[in-house]
Order: sequence, then structure tokens, then C-alpha cells
Amino acid sequence: MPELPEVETTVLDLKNIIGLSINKIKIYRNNIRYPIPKKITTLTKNTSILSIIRIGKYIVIKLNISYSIIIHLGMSGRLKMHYIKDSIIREKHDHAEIFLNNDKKIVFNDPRRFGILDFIKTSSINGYKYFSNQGPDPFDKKFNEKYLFNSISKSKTPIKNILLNQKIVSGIGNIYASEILFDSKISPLLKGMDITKEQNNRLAKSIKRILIIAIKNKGTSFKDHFLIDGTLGNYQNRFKVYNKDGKYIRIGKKRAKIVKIVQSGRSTFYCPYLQRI
DNA sequence: AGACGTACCTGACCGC
DNA sequence: TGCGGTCAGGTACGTC
Repeated sequence: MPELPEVETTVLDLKNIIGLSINKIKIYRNNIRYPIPKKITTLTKNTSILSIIRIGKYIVIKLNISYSIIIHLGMSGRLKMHYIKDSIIREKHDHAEIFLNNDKKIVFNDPRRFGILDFIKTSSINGYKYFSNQGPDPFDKKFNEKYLFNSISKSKTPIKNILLNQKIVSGIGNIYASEILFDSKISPLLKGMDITKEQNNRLAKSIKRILIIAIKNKGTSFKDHFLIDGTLGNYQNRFKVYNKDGKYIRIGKKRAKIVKIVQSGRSTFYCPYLQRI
């Protein structure tokens, strides 16, 4: 599930725990993608939550003890929140639980274990090893048409792969890369160096437009739930190309086919008639 | 320096 | 019903 819109939706859902206290954190499985620091359980007892922000696809929970909790949902991770008294049985792949002082807990569930749960000094966030790969957020002032053009116009890499490069712009993943390129009428195969100014400017707009619409729809839910209360996002109902290979769409008077190709081992969906090189 | 493949892991699905 | 193969929303790391 988790690209920028899904992570943003999760962060927005978490906003109402700001100001609450953490009674304790329980770790049930230490070997997710990276080991979870041991001190997360000892140092977080009776701390309070100062703020929660998103950096790319990462969630940062700042505490009042000069430490922050870092969460990345990987491919299959999600957060759930429910009343402690309602949750007698732990689900499979629940790896950690954060107990709050409002009788609720946040549960970190991640079947594939590509996610991250880390605990770092808040003062070291800027130098945090995984944040050094994070380029500007699509909604950051730094991310504009000029920045995008300068970042991609010398690259031999296909634009689809460029969009997946978090260092150039953070937060876009495999679903939204296809949807954004369809929206901007650009072929996923087009090399960065071959992009025109006009295409570049359309692309910058589409990145923001598609991600905003996705956030308004509370993100994409594939087969599993992802909202913190267990309900579904809606953006999967608005896909134009993702997972729609073989389907036809109307473009003017023409019926145009959506196809699937593979780029760097990952599926790309697009309409070759609309998105010509 | 940049481009590319690989590895990490579970589960769902498909064809035999 | 079972088994093997393929694929899935991400990304760090090794190698050329």
C-alpha cells in the first residue's frame, strides 16, 4: 500500500494522538528489515508525543525526550489503532505495539517485513542515514518546474524510473508513477534527457495533482485494509492505467489500448497512443 | 558517477 | 489437494 498518499493518510489519521502519552512499547519481532533498537522499549515509557510528520514515505513521531520514532511501511506494512480491551488476539505479523494513555494502542503490522521501525535522536534527524536519500517532497517549495528539469534533463534513465528515484522527488512509488505519466501524457520510456520543457512542466503539475487527488481519496487499498481504523482507501477506483492492461479507453474518437511493460523489473502501465515518445 | 541487477520476505494466485 | 512458478505498493547495496 504505502506510497506518499497512503503514508500521508496514515499521518493525518495519527494527528489526533499528538499530546498523548506512551505508556509502553512492546516489540514482538525484532528481525524485520533492520533490528529494532532495544532502547525503544525502555526510553519511551511515559513519554509524550510532540508531533508527527512525514518525510517521503517515512513517518517521524517526535517525543518529548529528544528521541523520535521512525516508521517506514515498506511494501506491505500498515498501522492499526484500536482499543486495548478489544484486542485480545494478536494478528499474524503484528510486530510491535505502542500503548497510549487513552486506552488505545497503535499496532505495526507488516507481513513481508520490508518495513522499518527505528528510534533515533531527534537532533540527528537531518543526518539520519535513510533520509540522506530523500529528495524534496512534491509539495515542498523546492520542488518546482525548474528544479525538476535541472534534475532530469541530463539523465539517460527512462522517466518512469526517474520518478521512482526518491532522491529526485520523494514519495512516488510504482502505482502513482504510472498514473502520473498517464496524466501528463508522457511515455514512461522517454529518457530524462529527451524531455521537453513543456512536458517537464506538465509532469511537475501532474505529480502534484495526482498525489493530491489520491490523498483526498485516502490513498489506494489493494486487497487489504490500510486506514488506521481498518477501512479502505478509494483511489484504486480511480486508476486510469495501473493494473488495466488489455483494457481500452476513449481518447477523442479513438479507442486506445492500455499495455503493461516491465522497466527495471517493475510493471509499468500506459497508453502508447496517448503517451507517445 | 551513473546504471543496473539482486536480495530481503510472505502470501495470493495460476496452471498442471 | 498439492506443488512449483510468478508476482506484489520499497529500497539498500554490490557490481560493472
